[in-house]
Amino acid sequence: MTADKETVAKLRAERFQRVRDAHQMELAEDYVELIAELIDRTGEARVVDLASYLGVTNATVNNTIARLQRAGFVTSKPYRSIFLTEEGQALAETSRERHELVVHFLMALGVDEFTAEADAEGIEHHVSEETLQAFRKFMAKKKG
Amino acid sequence: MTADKETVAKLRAERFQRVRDAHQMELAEDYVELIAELIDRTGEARVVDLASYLGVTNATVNNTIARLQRAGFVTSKPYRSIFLTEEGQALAETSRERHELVVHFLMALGVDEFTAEADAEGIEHHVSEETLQAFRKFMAKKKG
DNA sequence: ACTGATAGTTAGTTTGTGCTAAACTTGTTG
DNA sequence: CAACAAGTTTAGCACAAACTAACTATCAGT
Ligand SMILES: [Mn+2]
Ligand SMILES: [Mn+2]
Ligand SMILES: [Mn+2]
Ligand SMILES: [Mn+2]
Repeated sequence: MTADKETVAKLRAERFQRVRDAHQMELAEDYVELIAELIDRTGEARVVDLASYLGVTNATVNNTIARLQRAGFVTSKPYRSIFLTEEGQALAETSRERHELVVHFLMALGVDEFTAEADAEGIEHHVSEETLQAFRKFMAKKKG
Repeated sequence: MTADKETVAKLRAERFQRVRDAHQMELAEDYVELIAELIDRTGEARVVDLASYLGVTNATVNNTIARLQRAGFVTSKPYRSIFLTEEGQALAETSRERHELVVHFLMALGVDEFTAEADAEGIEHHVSEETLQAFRKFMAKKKG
């Protein structure tokens, strides 16, 4: 009853495809999350600030913002600061929540805050809803 | 004593840079891990098999193998199957161990095997040694 | 030994993500 | 109000990772 080779391969291939898809969304998620944070904290999201927080050049931010605008997550007009669309705000909000959850989970496991923040920045894009639920359950049990 | 804006930005930027670096290594890790597995199970690693397990075309595998050869992880000769260098074998081994650890950890947390395997495929590339240690500790406590 | 099926390669394209350098706006301030 | 600094945009480059389509090599079975 062990599945044949083709079926095994197809299953594996779907996993890799899912990771590639997650990477497609990854930049969008980190950008909108950061844009929301900057607007919240300073009133506006500027290209220079995004660039310095992301560790890339202004030109790179510009390119990416253009793509995110095409994708419907942000709006921007020449020489003006950047805003989130409804869709962008929704994505920012769920990304922020998931980010925090991953950080808190890692810290509950005993990882120090600095490392938790660093690892979460990558991990957050690859956790399914089921795994997030397991994270929540662990933290609830710990506290309770 | 709250750090100034530039310092905060620099810290954040380093985190994002680390994620970008991890993504650079990601394909290499998944490829050598799979090549090692195929050699182990079937005696050789062929382009078609890699392609079907990864869910990409033969042409894509070919390109990537060329790049991995340039990077020193594999050797390949035209129309012959693919081999790992010493360095490639070492990377395959550490990648395999880390992959398994992440899967087992997620399952120990209560995530089902299917989801654990799927999530691990992405997560594995973003866990620091410290976080892996926390995973090990959790599993030891659970068992003990 | 041929030949057809299977496997591998090559060429050319697309998209994403980064870079530098140069040009251009905007807004402040002397 | 003119000059300057700060910020933004554009142009042009490079590389990785995917694709399709066309070509070439290998190897088993007749
Ligand atoms: Mn995040
Ligand atoms: Mn992130
Ligand atoms: Mn990733
Ligand atoms: Mn992986």
